[in-house]
Parts: sequence; C-alpha cells; structure tokens
Amino acid sequence: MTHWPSVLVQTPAHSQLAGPLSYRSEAALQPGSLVRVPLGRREMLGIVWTPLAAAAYDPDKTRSIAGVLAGLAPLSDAWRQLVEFAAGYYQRSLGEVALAALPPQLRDLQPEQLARRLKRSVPAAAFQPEPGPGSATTALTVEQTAVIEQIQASPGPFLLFGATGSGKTEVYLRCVQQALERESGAQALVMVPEINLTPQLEARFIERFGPLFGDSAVVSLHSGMTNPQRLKSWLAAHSGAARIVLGTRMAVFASMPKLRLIVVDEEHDPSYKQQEGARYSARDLAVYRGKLEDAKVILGSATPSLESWHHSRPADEGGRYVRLHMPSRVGAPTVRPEPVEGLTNAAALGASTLRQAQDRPSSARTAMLPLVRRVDMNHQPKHAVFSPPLLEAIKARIARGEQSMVFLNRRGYAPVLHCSDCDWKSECPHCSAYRVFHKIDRTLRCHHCGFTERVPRNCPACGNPDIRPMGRGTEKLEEHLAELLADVLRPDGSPVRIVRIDADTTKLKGALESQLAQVHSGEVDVLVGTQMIAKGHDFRRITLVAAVNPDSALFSSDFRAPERLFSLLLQATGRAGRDAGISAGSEMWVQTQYPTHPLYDNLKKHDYPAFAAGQLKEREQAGLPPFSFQALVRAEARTQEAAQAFLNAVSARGSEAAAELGVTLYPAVPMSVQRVANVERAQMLVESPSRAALQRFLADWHESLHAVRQGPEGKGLIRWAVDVDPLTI
DNA sequence: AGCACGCCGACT
DNA sequence: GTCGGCGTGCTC
Repeated sequence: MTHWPSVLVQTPAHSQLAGPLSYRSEAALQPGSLVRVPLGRREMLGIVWTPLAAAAYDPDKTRSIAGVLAGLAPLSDAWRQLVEFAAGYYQRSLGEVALAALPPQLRDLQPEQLARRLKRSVPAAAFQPEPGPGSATTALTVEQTAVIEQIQASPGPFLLFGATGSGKTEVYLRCVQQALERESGAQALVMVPEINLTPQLEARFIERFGPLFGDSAVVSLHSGMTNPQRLKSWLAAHSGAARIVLGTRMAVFASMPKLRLIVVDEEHDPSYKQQEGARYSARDLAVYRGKLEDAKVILGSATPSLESWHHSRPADEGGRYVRLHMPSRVGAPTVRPEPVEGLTNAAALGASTLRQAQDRPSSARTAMLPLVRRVDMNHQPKHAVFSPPLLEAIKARIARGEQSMVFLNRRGYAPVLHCSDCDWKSECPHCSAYRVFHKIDRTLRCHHCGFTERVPRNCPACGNPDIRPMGRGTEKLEEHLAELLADVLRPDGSPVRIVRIDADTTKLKGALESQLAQVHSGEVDVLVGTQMIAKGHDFRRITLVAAVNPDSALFSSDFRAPERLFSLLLQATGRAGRDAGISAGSEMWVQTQYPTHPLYDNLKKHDYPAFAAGQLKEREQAGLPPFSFQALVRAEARTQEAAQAFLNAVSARGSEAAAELGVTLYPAVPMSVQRVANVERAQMLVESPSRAALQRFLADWHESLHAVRQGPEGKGLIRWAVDVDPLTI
C-alpha cells in the first residue's frame, strides 16, 4: 500500500517551502522516524512529521523516500511538540528548527553508516551499582535540606534563588539523584550557560553518579565538541543509555525519552538566548518542555532575570514559579561586621581590617559575604585609573600572599586611536564603529567585522606622527598595573606576577585552562580580565575583586543594562573568598563617580530582592518587560533606505491588525551599530502588554513579511528576521 | 540555503 | 571559440 508521509527537511526560513513536504512510501512510517529524501538534485535528512488527512501535493510530482534510518526509535511526540512550539513562538520554519535540533553528523550519515555505528556502540549491559557505601556525600545545610524538600513536595517550576557559594550545585545533584532513583530509566537534563563551565560540572556529576549508574551515564552536549562526539552523546541520550545530559542551550532539544528533571543553572545568563537563526531562549523552552513532559524544572541563580523573578512572585499575585531561597554561604557561620562607610584613603584600610576581627551580630544575609567597598572617584586624583586606596589594598593582598582580580569590560589596548591634529579616529571602513587598538601585535581590529590592519605610523589623514590611544582596555590596564606594582615584591621576594584573561588571550584551545591553572597554583598575584573571569570559575585564593570603571551601564539606553551590571558585579563578589578560611577578609571594590547610586547601594547590601523591586517598579511604570512583551524585526540591506523601506512597508501592512489586537508598532530605526561589514541594518520594535496578542499578531503578519520581500519594497533587501523576546533592543 | 540554468566579458 | 562572472528560480 502506498503512503504519503509528510516530511520535514532543512529548508531555509525564506524559501517558500516552509511546511512539511509530501513524499511517497510503500511502508507505513511512524511520525518521528528519520528518513533520507530527495530534494532537487540533493538527498537529505528528513523527519517524518504529523500525517496530513489528504494528499496536499500533486501525487505525480511526489517523489519516493530514499531510505529509512533504521535502528533509531522515532523522535517522541513530546519532542515534536517542543519543536512545533519553538518554531511557532520564534517565527521560524518547522524544518529549520527540527533539523537544527539534531546533531549535525546525523544529517550526512547514510542509513548503512548509521547502522554500522549503532552496532559498534554495544548496548551497555545494565550497570550494576557498586555494593557497599555509595559515593561520599557532604552533609547538607539546613537551607539545602529545606529547599530539596520543597522541590519534592511541589510540581514547580522552581526558581532557586541562592547566593554564590550557597551550594546550589549540591541541590541539583541531590534532585537529580532522587529523580533518577525514583523511576528506573529516568533521565535528567542540566544546562549551563557557557561551554567553559561544562568540564568541571561533568567531573562533578561523574564523581557522584559514576558509582551509581556508570561513567557512561553522564554525557555532554555543546558546540565545543566534535561532530562525532556530539552524535555519540545524542544517540546515548536518545536511546536512554545516558541518564544525565549536561550541556549548553542547544541541549534543550536533546531527545530524551524519559526526561524527569531539567536544571537551568545561572538562568539569568544572556547566553541562553540564541542570537542567530532561530532565536530561542533555552531557559524559556526548558520551562515549556518541563510542562510538556511532566518533568520538574529548576531555574537557579544568585541574580535571577527580572522575568523569572517576577514569575516567582507569590501565587496569589499571579506568580507561576515557586521561589526557593538559599541566602547563606556554605561554611562556618562566621559573621562579618558592618563595614565602614565612605572609605577613601589607604590609612583606613588597616583600621577596618582590625575591626573585621571582632564579630558582632549582622543580618544572616550578609554573613560570610564579601564586603563591598565603593570608592568615590570624584575624590580621587584626576584621571587615576586605580585609586590610591584600591592600589594599596592590592599591594596589601600581595604582601599577604593573597590574590586579586581586576576586571574591565573592554578588551584590547584602547578602544580608539586618535590624531590630535586633524581629529582622525580609527574608524572601520566597513562598519559604523571604531577599530580597537591592540598593542600586543600593533593592530587596529574591528570587533564587529574582524577587519584588521597594522597600526599606521602616522595619521592616515594628515601624516601627523602624533596619534594616540584614547580610553583603555584590558591590555592597557595590565600594562598600567605592571608599572604601578613594579617595585612591589611578593612575600618570597620575587616580583609581582600579573596575568590577563580575555577573549584575546584564550583564543587558542586549552589556553583558558592553562591560564586558570596558573591562577589556582598561586603563581599569579593579580588577574586582569573582562567579564569572562567573573563567571563561574572558582578562585579559592582570591580575596579582592575590583571593578575599575563599571559606571557606563548605569546610564545606558539599554533598559537591561543595570540588570546585567548588578548581576555581573554580584557574581564577581562571589569570586572573592570562596575558601572559607580566608573569606573573612575578602572584598569587592567598585570605583565609581556615583557612589550613592541605588544599584551600588543594593550591591553593598548584597540585596538582590531590593534591587529587583526597584527595577521592576521602573519597568512597570515604563511599560517594559516583564510587564510587556516585545519582538524586533531586523532588516539588512545595502543601503539604510532599503532596509527602512522594507520595515515601513511591512509596518503599513500590519498597522490595522496591530491596532485591533492592542499591539504597538514603533517606527523603523537604524540599529545602534548601523553598518557592519558594509551591510546597513535597521530594526523595528513590536510591543504588546499581552503575550498572546503579540503572538497572534506575529503569526498573522508573517505572510506580509514574505510578500513585501517579494514586492518592490523588498528591492535591495538582503535578509530580514524576527527576534521574539529580544534581550537587547 | 544550495544548486541549477542562463546570458555577457577575457583567455588558451 | 570556451571558461566563468553571479542574476533569477526552483526544490515534495
């Protein structure tokens, strides 16, 4: 009997082949089966999708399926529903989302090759746990115990709001263990924001679960792996052999037949939002997937996203997540004294260090947490990069054999090179941005398009040899600090060692690991870097963290900038003094022109709830997320006019429907970096107080976008894309 | 997106 | 005379 299965293939978003394609097959194929199908001259991987009631395509033109990837269980209903949802919600074609969710190597594997592969990976005999004592587990704190009980007692989803060092990972481990032991074959998915964070997490999970389920029960899934590795992990997850999948945002689509728990660690991290192709939020999809598959979802953070925080307000106020709180750091409940306010000179340092020795009662929240010091830069020498008290504090750390960490969110030597005579600046010829001066290899590099040139000797415009770097990046900071500390010696009499860690020094594979190892071994006294050093890594011997110049985010046009700054700084405070023995003296320094700004005030108190309350109030008054829902339409064209003409045309076509649904269409504007690699970019904001209304509008509008693209207003347009729930606008 | 077909300039 | 530029158009 002839069947007419509909099949998804990887069709680009802009082609007319948006939906499933019809094929012919003599055998009945279950939805979710993987097949090879002909398309044009090529043969490609396809996924059998939901069958249509009637043949939707001319049977004469319908071609036969080329082969079936046998030996693989079909992708589950729940998996396909997740893909359907993601494609609909983020306005992308089903085929694009579905095929992108599979490991790339599966796409170019012939059925025979796959069969050979499956045969080779012998189904592991059911693992026999070691008899006797299980893996050594640490005792739980009262807070951890309470939180784990609450997670058992309620369906969730949960927002685990826990200070850095409060032992969130241990909670994840326990919850994973309970989920896996409660039901045979149950699986857990644990996501982290950065590839860099997966190895240490994997080690910890294997240490804990290896003895219980076998080392091969834990697999990773992220883009840093080779294609064969990814395929192997994916197959293990899909077959159920892997009980625990660790990964970055792509792992949210891992096929897991018996998923019972999803953990999203550092849920506030912007890297959970995909920034190209289908721009999905892995965190939001995780919550949706949990609901679909009846898996518990735990979102964890010390500084939750304001969206998640808002969703975890009390249920009687409309909250949908259960908020769990772990305010204390694990370790001896040493209580630190209230800090001295307004410290501006080095002499006060000694006094405050003494005071710290005397315990006096303090709120439980600030117990054990590093002291935050604000240095009022208005009262420091003009143009000082390191204020004298900060420099003294760093020197004091060096003298005691402790480490310091200094961060500045700008890599390179100087953000721009400038000619004092003719006002020439190091603009990128292809972008509307300045090229950054990198002194180390004497280059001007564009951080947007990558265009790189040797630094000219003389001003290219007027020939003046006096061209100077303006502003500073991590390279210059490192150089400057080396000068300031040139005459300082370590306790053993050797000179101070400074190491810089940023995207430039960690380009080579393994470089980050070796640099981190240097820090851990104690060879390094001062660590200079961008925000990448503030994230995740445990530096046990660092007792001072300094943000040299964080103020710019306070007045950014991006309404999420304060949220990101607060999160970054609080996370940075978490880097200091993770070693309980020395945490008593650890400090976070913030150099600022606005020491009384509420953001720094709340940071000093380690008071995220107060910060969040203030931000949410502002957002509510301004009608911003989470009190409204947004989407962006972005357009790229050779000229700015063409990009805007497209947006204006689609806006005109949508205005009536928008008005009916209560959706606001804003005017088309150039993007903040208007030109990148000689492509002009413009965008248009779409906003509604109702998520459903916005979704409805976008779904209906999609056709107009395609139509305008084909019409005269689409002339000169290179591409367009919709970004639902954008993180930066 | 690929990968075709298709119609005009500098090469063995 | 061909090799090859990338401009439109199609793929169940």
